[in-house]
Amino acid sequence: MSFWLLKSEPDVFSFDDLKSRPKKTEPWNGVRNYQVRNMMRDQMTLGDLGFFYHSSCDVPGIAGVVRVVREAYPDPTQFDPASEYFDAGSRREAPRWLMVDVKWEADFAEFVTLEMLRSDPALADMLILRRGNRLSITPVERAHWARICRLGGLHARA
DNA sequence: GCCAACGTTGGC
DNA sequence: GCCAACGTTGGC
Repeated sequence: MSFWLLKSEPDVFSFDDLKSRPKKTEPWNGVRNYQVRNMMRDQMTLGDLGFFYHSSCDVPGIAGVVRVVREAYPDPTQFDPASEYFDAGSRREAPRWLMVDVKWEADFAEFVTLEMLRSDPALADMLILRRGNRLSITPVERAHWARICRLGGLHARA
């Protein structure tokens, strides 16, 4: 059981978009970074929880919590020439890119802004706050998880 | 295998 | 729109 932070640009796909999906579930496609792929493949397991983070927007921050409901499997967009995520170098018999399915788990009572994260000394060493961090998925320590849940007005969950 | 050039991310 | 950071590419 691990904790994660997943970034998404809300203009492209927001936390509310996830909630409005059938079964409130969506494949996390489009990952095209080997480190992130490896984390999904090797470390993400069914039932893991993640923060849904809005990036590249007016107020970056965490909107709520999602759960991993399907472990890593091939991302079909890599084989679709019409997709912006198409990868001509990936072969069907050896897919290069993977995705997991995530499901809405809980709303925060209060949106936890990046500013709130930065101003909390207990969160100072979070990966997401490190300069130059560009990974779209990062692991979150249990203590950080609990702290952020409290900031969001959500009771800490195991 | 080195490394410069280039592309992307994402906060500001 | 700027720019720091860092991954990827490709020439050698």
